[in-house]
Amino acid sequence: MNSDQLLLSNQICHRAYVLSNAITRAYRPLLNALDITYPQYVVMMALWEQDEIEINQLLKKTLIDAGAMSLILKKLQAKSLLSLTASEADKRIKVVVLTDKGHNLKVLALEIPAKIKSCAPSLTQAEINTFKALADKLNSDLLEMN
Amino acid sequence: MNSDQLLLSNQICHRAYVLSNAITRAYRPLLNALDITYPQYVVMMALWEQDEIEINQLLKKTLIDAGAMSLILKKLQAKSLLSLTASEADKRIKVVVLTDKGHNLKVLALEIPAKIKSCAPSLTQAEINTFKALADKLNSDLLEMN
DNA sequence: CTATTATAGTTTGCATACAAATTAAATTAC
DNA sequence: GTAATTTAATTTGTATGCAAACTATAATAG
Repeated sequence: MNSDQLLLSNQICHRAYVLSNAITRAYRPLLNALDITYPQYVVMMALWEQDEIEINQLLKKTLIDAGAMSLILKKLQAKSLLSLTASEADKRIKVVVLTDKGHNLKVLALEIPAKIKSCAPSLTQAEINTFKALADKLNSDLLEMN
Repeated sequence: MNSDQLLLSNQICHRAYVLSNAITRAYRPLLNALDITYPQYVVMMALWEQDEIEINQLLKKTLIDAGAMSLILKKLQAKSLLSLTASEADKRIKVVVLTDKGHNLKVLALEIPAKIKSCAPSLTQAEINTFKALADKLNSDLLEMN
């Protein structure tokens, strides 16, 4: 076994770890203006895409942990961005619905993607697409492990 | 402003977020055998690469947050994997030194990279290299923001 | 030489990430 | 039709990630 494989510079994992933290850090000042955190923003993006969705579906869409999601939804509800209502047909199920305030927040959010893109000036659009495709491939491999 | 840019499927950030979590999840069962967490593993890899290093340097190498590093080092010390000694020349500086146990743990760790690689069977070596290069480019862009 | 500033680490408070235990409701088994 | 199982979501405990405040020591200024 080659010891080189334990070098930090050879690790995909460390790159992904650093990248994920760096991205969250880049979003923070922009999201502060909306008074939400990055995971909360992920939930809001999912809801702007599809409103009146079951928590269950929201979990699949965002791949956020269920325990974390409970707290995140509680906080977004406390900020009056969404409401939670139990389904009549199946009382175990809760449906998430955006409030007007939650809908309107999207207007502010629309400014964000362009600002974020400017944080990575040295990547071409083709490189960004390649990166997305490879990340998807990796994610789909890793998802199948479970 | 195009609303499509807020779609989760168009976000690099969400991919990186999901990927980082998925990778940490993939490592967890392997690292449980070593009785360390993923960030603790990053610190150990850095130390296997260069022992007797100042905390300061360890921070630059791993890009772990200083506050988090304090706790991580405390835990690794509690597990007798390393020791911390104040520098004589400058009492502010602390030097991290692996114990024998810390050194020996590397033998078990050497098994990990191959096992992790098998978690991503659908990526070719070329694709892995491309991914690393693009992640580095992104990280270096994001690093310059601060 | 004393006051100011800078540096190295630690501590604190908040927000996840996640496994495991728990609660409540619905479904299946027999 | 009741027990056992499954499903949906919450709660709990541990380990970060991070900003901000804080402590201790060192270097600089005047």
